[in-house]
Amino acid sequence: MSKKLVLIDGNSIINRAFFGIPDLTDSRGRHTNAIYGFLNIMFSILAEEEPDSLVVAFDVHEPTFRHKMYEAYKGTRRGMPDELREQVPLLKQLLCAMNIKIMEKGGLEADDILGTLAKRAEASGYDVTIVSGDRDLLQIATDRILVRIPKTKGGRTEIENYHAEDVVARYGLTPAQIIELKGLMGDASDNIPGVPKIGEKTATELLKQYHTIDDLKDHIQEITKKSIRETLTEHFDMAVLSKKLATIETNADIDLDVADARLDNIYTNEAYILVKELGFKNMLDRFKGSAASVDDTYQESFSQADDMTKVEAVMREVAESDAVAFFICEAGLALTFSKDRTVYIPASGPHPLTYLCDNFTKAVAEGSANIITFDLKSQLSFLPKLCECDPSAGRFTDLCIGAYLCNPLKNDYSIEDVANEYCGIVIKSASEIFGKNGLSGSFMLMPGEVREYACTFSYICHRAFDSVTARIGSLGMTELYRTVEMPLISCLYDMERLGIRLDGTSLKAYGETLDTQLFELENEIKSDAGEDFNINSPVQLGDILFVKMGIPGGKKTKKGYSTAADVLEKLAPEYPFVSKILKYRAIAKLRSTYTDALIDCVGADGRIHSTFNQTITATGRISSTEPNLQNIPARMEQGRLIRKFFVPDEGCVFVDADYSQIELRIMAHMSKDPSLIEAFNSGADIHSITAAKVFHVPEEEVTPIMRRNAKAVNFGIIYGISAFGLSEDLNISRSEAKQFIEEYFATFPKVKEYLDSGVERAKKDKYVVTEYSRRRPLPELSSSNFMQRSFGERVAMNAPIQGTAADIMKIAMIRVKKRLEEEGMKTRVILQVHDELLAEAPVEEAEKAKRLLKEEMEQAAILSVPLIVETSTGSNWYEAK
DNA sequence: TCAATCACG
DNA sequence: ACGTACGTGATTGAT
Repeated sequence: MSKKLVLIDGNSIINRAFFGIPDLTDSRGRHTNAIYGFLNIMFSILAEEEPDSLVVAFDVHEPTFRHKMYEAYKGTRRGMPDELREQVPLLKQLLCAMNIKIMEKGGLEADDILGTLAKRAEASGYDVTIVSGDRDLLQIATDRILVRIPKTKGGRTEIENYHAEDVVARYGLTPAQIIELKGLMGDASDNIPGVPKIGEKTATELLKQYHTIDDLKDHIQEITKKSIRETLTEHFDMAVLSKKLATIETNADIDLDVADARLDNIYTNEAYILVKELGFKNMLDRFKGSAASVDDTYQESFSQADDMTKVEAVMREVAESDAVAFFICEAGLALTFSKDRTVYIPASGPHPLTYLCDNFTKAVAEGSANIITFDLKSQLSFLPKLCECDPSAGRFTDLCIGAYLCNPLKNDYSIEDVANEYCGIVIKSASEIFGKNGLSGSFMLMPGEVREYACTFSYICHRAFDSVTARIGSLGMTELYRTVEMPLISCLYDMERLGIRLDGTSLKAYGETLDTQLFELENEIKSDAGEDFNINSPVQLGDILFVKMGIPGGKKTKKGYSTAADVLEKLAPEYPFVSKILKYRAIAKLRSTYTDALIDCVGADGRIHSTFNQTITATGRISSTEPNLQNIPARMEQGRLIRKFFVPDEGCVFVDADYSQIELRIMAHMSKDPSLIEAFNSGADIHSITAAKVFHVPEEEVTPIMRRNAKAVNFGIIYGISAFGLSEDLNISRSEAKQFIEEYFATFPKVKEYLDSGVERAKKDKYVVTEYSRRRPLPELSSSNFMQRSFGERVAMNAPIQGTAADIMKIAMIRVKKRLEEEGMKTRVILQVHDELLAEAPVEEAEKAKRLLKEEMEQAAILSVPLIVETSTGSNWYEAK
């Protein structure tokens, strides 16, 4: 069998990948989508072709012979966007690490390298495959040179394959004639407006008849269609030039023996590390076999404490130490005291898990060591009293939260990423080691691996401590970290542990009434439609509405019609059918998300224990999952009823406290706009005052419509105003929206100044900060893409406001917890919904709790406008709001 | 696994 | 000319 060579057009494929793959960034914020796409294409080609040799060719950024031939050629090569340009060196680095031959040469384009190598290899008996997105390469195809053109269609890649005969079948032209075709179609005249173009169809027909451009010249008068004849006559030299430019050099001076491009070991350790850094988790498996030997000498410092004497000594060591990192799980406790000393204590025999938990907690309380771990809240389920020795959490370090503060844009935070980013060490993740079972599902089966994982975890925590702490400091977030984020962990842990009681029986009954309504609506809708279809399927529904029923105005979305509520609401007044859909949707939503699903979350104690995540949002808010208790219906009465089933414990009531207009107040404070500050000081309804000022009427004359518009503008300002967004929201024209905005800024000029200067500063810094120095990086502001850049500008306006509100709420939560403990009260905060706290209070404490919440929340920040908290009590969440 | 939708602030 | 409001999470259907 003959040998096989694969040649990849590096620039062309990375370009395809860049535009075909959605934006993707690694943990350092580097763009990686083009590299990812390139690798995917390369791996699938390698799997199919199983070549002996592989070469990837790149263009070099210096003039090629084509530039010398033709000045205007420069304009035909468009520069790459920055987000792509920065990926090229990374890709090359990775290919080098994989021992893949890269070819580039000044004065040549990748095409010429491919052409030359292909012909040369063919002559020495190779089968050759060329991979490129550029159809110019088709001219190289023979029966032994296959040209493969990947096309990304709707997310997945299809590859078109061309041997010489396939070119003939597809174009009716031989590969050599492809050059003639390009010539006639006039690549060179691309950017010369005066030159009319000949299309592919016409050019193909001409070539079928006359074979080449030269032959065509002799028969130019035979062409019947006048316009074509004239174009050709007049610009014939251009066609000749274009042909020359399109001709791929197959005899370039390249110093490479194909035998030197033999594929050998591409899955190297070095490549594994790079792929890991790039965050391509699903590709790691390929490299895994080689990963075992990656930098693991530190493991020699791990030891084990088995007998009681040793264990007791280790606990004393904790109490006497300056800094201890730890990791605890069902199987045991790992402790790191220095980079040379990591001790593992298995939970067994005389020192079972409870012993370890109790004695570690005690040792920590006795001493004054810095206690370091990663994701402290999850460790607290083993050590619920760990933080009690230091309520201000000054001694504790959570590297997960530290890493989040340093870069809040990541999708997740893991110990292996910290190891990589802060220590330059590659370690395996829990899922790589333990697979689907996870660590907690494997501690009986794989004790050795669990021990090693626990020690590595603890070791990395200790080793990363200094650099994470230093990074937080250099970004100016030490105080935020120490006084806000760390103490907050206990607040969130308490909310999770306490949970909220749900009257599941009553909610179930409510769910069943929804079922009845749903059943009736479903039947009506289907009979109106005249056919059975899935109302929950936007695709099917869109088809019924906008095709079958012929309702006009259907648009939006990449794939088909939009059936989103804002679209349907516009149609509802005219089409009762559409109203029914909306009704159905509302009820279906309640049914699927807020009845049975919620009941399934109730624990053995009759309460729902949500998870409050501190490292999710880009702005500093917390989020709630499994279930999400921050999006329980409130705006619509029918949904709001769900809140009646959230009830306090026996003998308790709910106390609800929420900030009034906290974001607008923060904006007033930060912008120092005197009119807005005065508006808040007057104490009246802010949207009405805004309306009065913006529309120049006395406050008594503000109509509900004026108030609604002003309210929408207020929201728009906070979101990073745009006329389009406001017009969509208010269903008005863009110019009207623009007028509203201009009026608003005329009324509150300092607000405009504040937003403008904020954006300007952000463009320089590439980040924004809150009043408490929380930082949000804004890589979007460097984007060459208008849309992404605009997004960055809106975020630059919104993030300091939303983020400052989040900071203040966090401070309030810490203050409230502290006060409740000082006062020896039993009242506990059990929910946070961004600007609202819900507390469960014994009936007799309710009034005191109300005052306490209001006081601590209002005093959490001193702004240049009053910070107002409204409180109420109730025997369920519905009543307490 | 992704896109569309909709619940909240 | 581009094509949009800011921040989340859960469910569903289509792939």
